[in-house]
Amino acid sequence: MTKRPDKPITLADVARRAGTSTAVVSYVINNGPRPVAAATRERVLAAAAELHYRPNRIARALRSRTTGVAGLVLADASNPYFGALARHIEQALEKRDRLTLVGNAGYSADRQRDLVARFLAAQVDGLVIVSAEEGGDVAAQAEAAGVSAVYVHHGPPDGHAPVVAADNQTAVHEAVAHLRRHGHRRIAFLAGPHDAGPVGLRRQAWTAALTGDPDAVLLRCDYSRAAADALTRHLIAEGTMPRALITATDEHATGVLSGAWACGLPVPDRLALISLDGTPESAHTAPALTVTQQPLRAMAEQAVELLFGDISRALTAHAPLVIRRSCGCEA
Amino acid sequence: MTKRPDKPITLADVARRAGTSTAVVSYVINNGPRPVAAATRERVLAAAAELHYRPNRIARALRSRTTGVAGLVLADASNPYFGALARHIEQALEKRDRLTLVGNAGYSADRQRDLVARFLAAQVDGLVIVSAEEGGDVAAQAEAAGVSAVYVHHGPPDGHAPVVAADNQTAVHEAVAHLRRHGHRRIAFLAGPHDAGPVGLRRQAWTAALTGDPDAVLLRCDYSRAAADALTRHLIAEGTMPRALITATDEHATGVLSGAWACGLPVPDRLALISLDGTPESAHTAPALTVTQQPLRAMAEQAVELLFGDISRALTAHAPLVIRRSCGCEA
DNA sequence: CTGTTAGCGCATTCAC
DNA sequence: GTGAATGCGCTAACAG
Repeated sequence: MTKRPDKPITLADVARRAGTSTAVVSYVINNGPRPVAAATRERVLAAAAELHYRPNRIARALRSRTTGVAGLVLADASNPYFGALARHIEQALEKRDRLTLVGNAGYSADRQRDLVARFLAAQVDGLVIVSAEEGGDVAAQAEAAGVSAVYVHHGPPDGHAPVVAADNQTAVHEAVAHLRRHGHRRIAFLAGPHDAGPVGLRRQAWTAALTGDPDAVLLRCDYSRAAADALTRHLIAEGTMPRALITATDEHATGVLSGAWACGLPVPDRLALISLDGTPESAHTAPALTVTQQPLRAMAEQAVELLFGDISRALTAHAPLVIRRSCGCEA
Repeated sequence: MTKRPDKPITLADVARRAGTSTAVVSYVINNGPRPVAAATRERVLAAAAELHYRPNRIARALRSRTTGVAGLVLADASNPYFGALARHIEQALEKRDRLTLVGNAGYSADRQRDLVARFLAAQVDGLVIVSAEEGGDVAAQAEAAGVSAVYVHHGPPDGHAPVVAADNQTAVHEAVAHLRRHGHRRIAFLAGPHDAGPVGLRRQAWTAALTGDPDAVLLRCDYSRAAADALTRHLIAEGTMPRALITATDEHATGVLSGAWACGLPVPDRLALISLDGTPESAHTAPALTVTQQPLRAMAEQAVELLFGDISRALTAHAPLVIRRSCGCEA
């Protein structure tokens, strides 16, 4: 006995079975826009159930010009910061009964633009863009097509679309202040390869906070554990490793921890460390990282609220200092 | 001057502008299925460019009964193992010119089933299921609707859909053998809360490999860094921490590292550790983890090959031992 | 080689 | 309260 791949049931099938028209079936399936007599309603529901009717969202989308799908463009889902954000965004979208079309743009503006074009062709109802520093104003692309877009984590300098981001300024100041309370006066900063996006802001805030120390060391490396690991080993070998360090991202911090361990440099005893993302993983490194913790879930929820809800302006989120072990506290 | 939200350009618009029929426009846009005279072709292309024509994939999908979208159901994108897998799957799908609809099912069978139903309603062309241990045979659900599905990492025991997974058996044996080479005879194992899925297989392989030591310690905790961290602290406080340990997942290993650090237990000197996932992050922990490394990219590619390509049977992938520091080697 | 036309499955307007 | 009919944008079968 071969199982015949049940050919899809349509509205018309249900209508025929229930002895009504397709219009009536549509009304009961969607609870409107017009009322249906209770008796007919029952018949329709019964017929639909018996036939295992499943509305075809594609057909519905073509007709109603709304797909119930949102696009999520990500720099890199395998980076835990973006990964956690992605999960929360997907969840928030689901709460609003939207499906999520996802794409990784890497760190290329071209790929980002291309991805957005494809999402637009797929008629997404809205776009959430979680990009790293690079990439033009793709939200403008979307708006030209009549679909709204929101940036999370980072938006282009001259963009018109709302940006949901953490308060980098305050976060950095709190980190610096805390390290000072530990008695540190030379506080280094590990940034990305160049100043741009949120990390650029963080770097600037650090510079501003350190007017007292014009010789403060600025370190730079790629956004990867491997790069931070290698840099750390290099600095330790050279004898120029700072005693207090703020890393721009948790990936950086993790790499630093790994490099320091490999060289036998104890953290926090010989290196006090604070990181600025505050991903969930930062709580379970060795040692646990003191971080400024971004409210990722709240940010995700605000983003989809901005897209499909009532609010229209983004609030920058406070990233409170979470004290653990890497700064030198006994937490 | 208000920017009028350019109302979408349709095939008909282009046809009118080019002075041809919609059919011809369709043929040049899709390069087929019928040839078009070079001259007409040029006119059409010009018209399309001037109007900034963008094909509407929804309409195309309704007509051609193929959406160019695949569904990816994930247990939890914020788990690095699944996150990395997701990224590779998305990439492989893109290579085949498919968009990715993603959803997190958590660890609930109900949510998984629901997600699959929604994807099916969205008329996905195929389904990749990266589930944890729980969840019925959702691939059967898909097949009943005529769409093919593939499991990655784990498939139900009695399932009919192909399963792309690593060779857990061999991986565990290699890990045990390596720890023995280090002189360890009591080799503990940290598994999930109960035996199921791939971790269940790993646990069994460990038991099989340790017939020489009937007293080998089996540890269990939830799949989270936090749980492994807490368990480790508890065991150390109790004085029952093993000297050699294989963890079922990298999340477990990371938690163990964190807990051990917090209690001042040196790894690898007082605890030799090998983990079994081999996520990219395992290379930059403190200390770096010795792992059996699953070929995530290859697995992802095989999965989409299975869905949309020629091959029809899944090969289980070898997860080679990657020696780093946590086992006690000087790597 | 090109034009005309009939639906894909559904929501909705118009008649009743 | 209900049914018939129209069309969303596109592809493909059918004419020329």
